[in-house]
Amino acid sequence: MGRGKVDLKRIENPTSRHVTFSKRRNGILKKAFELSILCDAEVCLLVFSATGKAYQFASHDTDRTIARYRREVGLLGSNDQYCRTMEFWRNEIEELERTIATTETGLKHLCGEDISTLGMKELKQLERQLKTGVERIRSKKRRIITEHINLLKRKHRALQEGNTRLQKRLQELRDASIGTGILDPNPCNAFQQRVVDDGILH
Amino acid sequence: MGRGKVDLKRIENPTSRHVTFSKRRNGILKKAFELSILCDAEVCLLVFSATGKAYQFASHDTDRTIARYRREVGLLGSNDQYCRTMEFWRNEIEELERTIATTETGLKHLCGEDISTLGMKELKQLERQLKTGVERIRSKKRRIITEHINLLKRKHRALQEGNTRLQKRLQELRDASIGTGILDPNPCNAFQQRVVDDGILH
DNA sequence: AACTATTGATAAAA
DNA sequence: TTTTTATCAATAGTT
Repeated sequence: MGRGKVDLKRIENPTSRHVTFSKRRNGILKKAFELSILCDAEVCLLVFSATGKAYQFASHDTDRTIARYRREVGLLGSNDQYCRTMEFWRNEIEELERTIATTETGLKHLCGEDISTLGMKELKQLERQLKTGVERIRSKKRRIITEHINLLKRKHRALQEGNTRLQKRLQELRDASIGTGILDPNPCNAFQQRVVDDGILH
Repeated sequence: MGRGKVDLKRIENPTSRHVTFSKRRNGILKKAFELSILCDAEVCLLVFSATGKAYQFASHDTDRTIARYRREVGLLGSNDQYCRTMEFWRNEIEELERTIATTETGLKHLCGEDISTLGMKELKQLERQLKTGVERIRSKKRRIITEHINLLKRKHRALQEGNTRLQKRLQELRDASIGTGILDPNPCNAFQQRVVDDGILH
């Protein structure tokens, strides 16, 4: 239906996929409603979008229909609700554990561990990946150092200016009090700069 | 769709109702399937005919989808054993998910991704880790290459020995049949070595 | 179950 | 998202 046929596979264009989801979701919810009315059927439809948003239709009551499903369909094969729940959770956990295993293997490979089974091709790819990583990290380090140096330069400049101002002021005071003997004749050395190193480079 | 509009109310004619149920049930099951494929959605459809027969479609797993529905939609504040068991499993899963997040972060960092929040210290450590990894991988590569070269050398030596043996034998035959004119007077060039390259270095 | 005339759903565009 | 419009798909009534 529409301006052209569409083949049965995930729509890759995200906008188009969302629009289609919106329309077809409304469509199937309407169909579910019509089926329940026209044919006196008990219908429950649960839909989760790819982004996780939930939609539902239930002709009677969602929980009631689910319970009925469990009674009529769930009794085939395994004899215990508990067992199936257990199995469900075990599957979920196994899937997560598989993900962890995969990720950790990747991590170890990048650290040069457990690479005894790898072939030349994989090793080359790993090396390329590592080189990219090193380069990115060095680049980031350079940026941090540059920023730090610039900060120090600014501080340095500010201190220099302050120093100059103070010297000037001292000179003025000295000029104004020549012969009174109040001031030290050579006070310039009293001001020493100190650049604070906060340790970021170590 | 069809030869005429239909009112949205229970079809009174039983035959007609059953036929319509059969057609529309297939239709909506197809729609559910298409929605899940086209839009990458999680869909679960439960249908009970007026006579009690059950039909269902689930893009992923009926129990999984129902569980998800219960979590996201059915925010039941019930407090029974079921809930505590749920909570237990949920905790298990959350812990695994935390592990995955941590590991994946580490993996990304090693690839030089998502490092904008890292400080100098972490960056240095990362770089050291990467250098170690690169060194180990290079070492492994060297070992593979060395082994391969040794293999080739052994093959080479074996071929040379075979060649020598054959030449000696030929010479013997020639010596034994001088003047008969049976053998080519210069057969040495008939044996050429060929080292097979199995492509491991490419 | 198979056949079509019709209505319904929706893809593309706005 | 919603509307519009051109097309394709579903299906009501019939055989």
